[in-house]
Amino acid sequence: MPYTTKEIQKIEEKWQKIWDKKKIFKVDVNDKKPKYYCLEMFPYPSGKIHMGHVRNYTITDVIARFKMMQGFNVLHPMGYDAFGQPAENAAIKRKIDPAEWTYDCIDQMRKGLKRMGFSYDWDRELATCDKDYYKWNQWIFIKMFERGLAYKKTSSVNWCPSCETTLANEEVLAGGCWRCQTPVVQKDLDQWYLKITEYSERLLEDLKQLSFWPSRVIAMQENWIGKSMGAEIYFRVKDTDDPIPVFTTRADTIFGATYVVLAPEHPLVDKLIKGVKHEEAIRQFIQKISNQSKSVRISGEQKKEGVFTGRYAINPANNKEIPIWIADYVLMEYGTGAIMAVPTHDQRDFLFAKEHALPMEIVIEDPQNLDRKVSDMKEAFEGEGVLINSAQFNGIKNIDAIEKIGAWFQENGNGKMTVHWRLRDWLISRQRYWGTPIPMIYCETCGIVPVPEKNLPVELPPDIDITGEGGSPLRKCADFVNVKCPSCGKKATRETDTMATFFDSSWYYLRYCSSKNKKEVFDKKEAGYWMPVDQYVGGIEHAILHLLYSRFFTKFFKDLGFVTFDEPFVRLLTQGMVLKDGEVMSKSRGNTVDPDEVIKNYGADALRLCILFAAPPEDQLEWNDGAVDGAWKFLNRIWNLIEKQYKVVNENIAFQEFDEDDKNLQRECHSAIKKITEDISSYKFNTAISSLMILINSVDKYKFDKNNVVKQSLFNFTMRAVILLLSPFTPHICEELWHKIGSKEETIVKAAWPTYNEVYLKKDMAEVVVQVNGKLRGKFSVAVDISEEEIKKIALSDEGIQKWILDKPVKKFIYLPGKLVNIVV
RNA sequence: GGGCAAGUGGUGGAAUGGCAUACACGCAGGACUUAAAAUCCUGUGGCUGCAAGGCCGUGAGGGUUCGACUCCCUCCUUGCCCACCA
Repeated sequence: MPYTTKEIQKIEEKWQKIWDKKKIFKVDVNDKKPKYYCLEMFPYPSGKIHMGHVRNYTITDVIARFKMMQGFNVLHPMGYDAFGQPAENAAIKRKIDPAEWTYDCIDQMRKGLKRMGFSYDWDRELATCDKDYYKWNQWIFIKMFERGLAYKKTSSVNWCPSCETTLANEEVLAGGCWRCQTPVVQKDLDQWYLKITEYSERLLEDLKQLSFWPSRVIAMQENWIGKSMGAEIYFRVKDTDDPIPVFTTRADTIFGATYVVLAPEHPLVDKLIKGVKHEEAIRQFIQKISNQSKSVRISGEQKKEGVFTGRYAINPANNKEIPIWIADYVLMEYGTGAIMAVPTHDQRDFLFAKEHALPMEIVIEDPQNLDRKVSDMKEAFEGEGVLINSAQFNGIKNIDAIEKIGAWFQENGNGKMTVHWRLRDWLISRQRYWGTPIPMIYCETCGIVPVPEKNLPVELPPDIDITGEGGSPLRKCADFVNVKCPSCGKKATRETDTMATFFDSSWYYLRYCSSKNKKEVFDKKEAGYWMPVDQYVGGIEHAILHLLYSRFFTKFFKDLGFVTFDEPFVRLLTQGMVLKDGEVMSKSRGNTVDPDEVIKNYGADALRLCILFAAPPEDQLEWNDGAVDGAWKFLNRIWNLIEKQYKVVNENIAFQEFDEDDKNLQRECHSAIKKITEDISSYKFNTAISSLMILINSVDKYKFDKNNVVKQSLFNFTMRAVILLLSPFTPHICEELWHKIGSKEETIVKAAWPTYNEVYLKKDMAEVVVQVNGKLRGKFSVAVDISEEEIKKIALSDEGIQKWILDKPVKKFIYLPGKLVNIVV
């Protein structure tokens, strides 16, 4: 029976059915085995699986199967991140129910995943749009509400007046709505937030525990959390004495602060400008800025604009009067919404001061340019130096002055040392239908009342008319909106916004531990056994949001007493993207390759092998059709070797009867076992596969003799190892061959991973490379345990080497046993 | 502007500071075949040479070392992330 396209389909589908029917990958808590939780980021079900999924899930599957064969109790679950906008868009466009559309997509997706032969425990499958799942979203939300971690606040957000909805910054394109191009405005809205900032310190500190995460993900999270140590200094408004706290990381430059700038939204602005000469013009300026969308304002491209308020502040360092300005480059969301401007030592302030002819004073001496004058400056001096024009702090190094001046202010009450975070609270309200309803009720007498636990879930009403015209679709559904207040029984209304879908995906890995649990968010005991996740695999695009939110949720569950650990994911592997013709494969670019087509022609095994062999998992992968062909050829060679040469024999291999050729093959087999085990453990799948290819090349060259029992059994031994070693990569063909050669286990996954014997790795002879002055000049085959003296004699007397040494004296002789000689002359 | 990666044959990519280019793709030649496909074998960094061989060669330049793709410094290029962040 040849390994043809038709046969491949038959074999692969046969084993997929058997694995499914016998529930080979179903696992339960088992204290007798070490556990291993292997997880991939669950997909958004938008239709068929694509190459990105194939790559992500193949990597994870290799790890899972490898660990299974090594005797671990492996949890490897799959589910769907099923709420979200695409379902709603499909509903608008095609007039179908988002639920129907989503469950259709899930069916397609499941089919695709099963056709790849992934080792999932399908009994744990979940979809976040199942009410059994989102019920617990609501439960978690209420727990957070009870602890003050979920709260409502009015804040300025991007708003599309035509669609009547809030937009994320990413949804604003060139100042307009991504859907209708209407200019986006800022609007104050009352929205639900999660107080992730309460966990800033822990989220930052615990990054230190994540020594098996890629350093760049750690760096991105650090940046995002953005802890900055500095000082808050109180400037005061002249005459009224109103304080203007400013945040600065450069307290050392305080004596050079020659003006103060407030954000246009700063609460003090209104009071300050009341009655000043140009009040109307200033108000117009503020109006103009506030009409700009955040993304335009933050772009940093445009020129910095500002106006003078006509008022002055007192610099607490030297009691000088300095003007107060309003400018668009100061943001209310960061720091205190006000800055002290030091144009001589901050480039942004410098440009602004030049533009508006504001005063400057040099307070740090540039060691390269001691007598610099303000009039000579072409740009701010941001380097290190010694303080000048700074009263009692003159002569101190500026880096030391940061702390000293901060302490001085702390003492005299003009400021304090403080920490600022870049991390903002998380806005989770969405004016959408296809998401988890926020389980809150508004009552005129009782205020905001959470839905009692016994009434959860608050179900999404079906048959809602989704028009896409904006606003929460749920608010048009009277049956949904009107309720009795759970507290006083009077008429009340429900919250009609739904949760951002990142909420759903922040804890699904905990739910997998007991995904069918009806009583609790998850079973503490089962989560205690399986968690934390030992290996998480997914795209780098989730480096910040999803991973940060999941870490936040885990810490919250720890505080609730549900888990005992701080971090959910011990190891993280971020797989690279799949490219075609140098660009990321994507539907919008139209450069996708359909995995189904490849499977149809070559099978899932060849696809898996080719994608693993083409590049290390973290690197980008350039898709190449020819590579699948190569993978298939390799599998075919193995198939043919077994078909033609494998024959069961009873005799055990007797080492004494081995000739040199046998010993070589045995050594190569054991060294391949060693190398492949090490490579898979460190996720170097491409080199693991190349080692298998090298071993097969050796088997091809091996002087096989079907009438020689010793050679037959050595061949058998080697091929058994090959099948086992290859099985995590290409499980179907290996399962088939494993049974073809008469193995007893019901599945190869239950066979033990092969081990090597150190004894067989040893060589008698070694090839030693000889260099003269670091250049390769010869090679010798010598006994491995040859002494330095002996090799020196051999090397120096060799003619080929001699001609490079001649009569020059040997200055140094370096010998790496069994490897290399370097003669320095 | 800040941070993090990465730069090696025609291509994807290998190399605990020790033989640069493993393995594979592609290409060329050969065997088998009436022929083709498939399969198998051989060759395949550049320059030079009939050959043996020699010289050069891992983005550029410097340094450390007996020895550098690998470590250090400077620069260039590309990719990703963050950013009017005070």
